[in-house]
Amino acid sequence: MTDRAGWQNATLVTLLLEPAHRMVGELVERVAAAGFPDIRPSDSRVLENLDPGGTRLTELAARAQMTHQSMGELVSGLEERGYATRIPDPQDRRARLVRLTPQGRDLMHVALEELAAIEGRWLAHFAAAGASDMRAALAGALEREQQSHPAAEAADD
Amino acid sequence: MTDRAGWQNATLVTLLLEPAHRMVGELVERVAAAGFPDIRPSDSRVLENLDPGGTRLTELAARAQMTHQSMGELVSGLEERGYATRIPDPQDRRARLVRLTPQGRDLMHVALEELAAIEGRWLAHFAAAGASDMRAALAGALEREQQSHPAAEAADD
DNA sequence: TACTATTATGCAGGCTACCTGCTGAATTGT
DNA sequence: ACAATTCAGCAGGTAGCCTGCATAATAGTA
Repeated sequence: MTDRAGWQNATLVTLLLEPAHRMVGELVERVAAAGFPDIRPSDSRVLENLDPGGTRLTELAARAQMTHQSMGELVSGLEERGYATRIPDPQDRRARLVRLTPQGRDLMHVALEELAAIEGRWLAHFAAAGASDMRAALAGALEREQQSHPAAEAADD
Repeated sequence: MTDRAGWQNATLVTLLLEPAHRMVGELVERVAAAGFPDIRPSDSRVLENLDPGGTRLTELAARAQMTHQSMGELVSGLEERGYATRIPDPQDRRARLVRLTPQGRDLMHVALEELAAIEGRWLAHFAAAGASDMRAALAGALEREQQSHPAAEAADD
């Protein structure tokens, strides 16, 4: 119907976004099927930056490259659904540590397994299409970009 | 600050999204600097699917994989800012054709040039990092995925 | 003991980019 | 001529971000 020959004439941006969206969509589906139907794509912004012992909100926000306010909302969401808690930080009474609950750890276990399966399938697709190590290609390109283009981004250091 | 070694340990999804977001951000910046400060990322959802002679809303929506209502909003936005118009479709009085105005064509000219420059730089990064033809790798992987995973998506057969 | 600057968090409100549900007009097929 | 379909648009809602402002704890200085 779309009359376009395929993905050949799409922009590079679209070609990058499309696999990402499909992977996220499938992960959410699989995690829901495994007993966690209330998990949303944005939850990964928290989960993938959490340290085992707990992490401060501002640190989570910095890692995810977002404001602490937005990260606070995401954490509150996970908290309401029983996947995370905020405990006082013994090192600094201003701060709190965001930690997984037992239910949150169960979720992480399932999510990491499903993600590995999905990533594995796509990595094979990429390899078959000429990119033998897509992860290295993407990570390498990002590093080259940061060196050649000190541009934009966080003015944190 | 983020204490992570780099992009090595990020998920494949993040590695795909990060270059895409940077490319989009830079394109919007460059287009703004070239005299079009009111262009937003979502405008590309319309522009990249417009045929030279004009295109129907439902066709635009199908190509962009969104609802016609949402596409209608995007087109209205471009219309208000003077980049597009809706003219009656001579073939079908129910329909209208979305077309670029002269200002819209100026925008497209600039945007395509800037996009080519940005994509070129990234394609070089990817090649240097081991993916000699990233576009082919991404397009090929998407095709393989569609064959192996008839899954989800449009029921348009 | 203040006093100041900094850091950590949270609340209020706003914006973009999508969505579903519904209505109405024009077209097509019988 | 009439039902089913297609095209477009309006109303209202949601997710995921944002900025601005307020509050509490800490660290440094005097």
